[in-house]
Amino acid sequence: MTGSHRPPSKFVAAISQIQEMIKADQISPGDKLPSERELSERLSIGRSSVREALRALELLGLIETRRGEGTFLRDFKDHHLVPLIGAFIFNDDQKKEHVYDMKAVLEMGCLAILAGQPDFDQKIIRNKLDFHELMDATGNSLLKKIWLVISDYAGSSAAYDHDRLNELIEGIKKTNHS
Amino acid sequence: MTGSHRPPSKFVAAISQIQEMIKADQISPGDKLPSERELSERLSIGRSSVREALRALELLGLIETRRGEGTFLRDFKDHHLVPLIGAFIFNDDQKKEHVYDMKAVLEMGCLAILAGQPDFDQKIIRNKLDFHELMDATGNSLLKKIWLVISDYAGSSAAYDHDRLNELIEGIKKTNHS
DNA sequence: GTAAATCATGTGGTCAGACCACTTGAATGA
DNA sequence: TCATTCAAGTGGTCTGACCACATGATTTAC
Repeated sequence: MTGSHRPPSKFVAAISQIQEMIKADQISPGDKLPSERELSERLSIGRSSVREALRALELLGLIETRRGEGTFLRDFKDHHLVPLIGAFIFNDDQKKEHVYDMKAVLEMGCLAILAGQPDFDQKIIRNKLDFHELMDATGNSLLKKIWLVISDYAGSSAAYDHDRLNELIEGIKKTNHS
Repeated sequence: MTGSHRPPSKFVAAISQIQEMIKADQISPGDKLPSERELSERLSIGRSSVREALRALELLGLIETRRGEGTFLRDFKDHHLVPLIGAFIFNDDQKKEHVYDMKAVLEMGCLAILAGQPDFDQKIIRNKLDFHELMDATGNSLLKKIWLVISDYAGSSAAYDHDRLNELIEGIKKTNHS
């Protein structure tokens, strides 16, 4: 018996290899990847397997294909990848409450992160709880991406509970000064 | 002129159709999907396109394929797709910090939610900051799912800053009792 | 009769080759 | 010079062919 781990399927291997290739060849977002046929040759696998890998990556929003032109590495700096995680995660439970709470959690976290910065108060006041700005201020693009996704699902009801938020801010300050 | 919307590629269409089929035929997690060849016939598209769709779904962790047996609908429990996306996230920037912070945000949020519950202290103590338990305690499955995903990325370094967490807990309590 | 070996069938995994549709840019013509 | 045409490259799709593997029925040996 022994694990006898069957080697990963070609298409999974292809995904890894393509990733490596991107790194090795220093392909940047927007750049063109080798053609499917060339990838097929370089990786010594059939074009169909290459395609299966590329299609999967495309579905993940990591690459973009343009017929007649080629395959391009996508710039996922602008939330392309997270929505997918979102759609996936949301698939079965659409509990609105959960989404709302989730949003609140992220916003609270945003404030908590900012609390560690010197001009915390000014930021809060200046931006008047505009989390688009505040999220940017944290410098954490992942946090912002996920927040954007959640906000999308939460809708723009934006019925902020300012009292609650102010409480949180107070609490954070205390925590910070302790 | 005009959008001249190119119809979605077959494999994208296949994904939708397969998902509809799953719904229509009431295929539950664990059940077997029609074979690739049958899908090819029923959807009137080539097997390669069917495979591209299935491979993508597999990468997303929505289905599972077993050679010689068939393709099976998967339960969301195993978020097996995530490591892959992670590889790409990290490949780009050094976003590890972001992920780590993100995790902290979620855990803090978890505690904040629990803080509203009567037996807050007991729970914390009883579970000794085992967030698997604590996340469940919130009843917010969305929060937990995302946390699971993020935790996966964050790796098991698990170098928890307990002092920091304790501070947070204190802050939350204060906030709560204000 | 029972247990083991064999075989047929069905399934995913992979490949190669063939077209098609589309884009681009060079070659050609007016 | 500018418009047309054409060749080459690329993704999109299909088909048919194998292979590797799993399963269950069939056959065989005991």
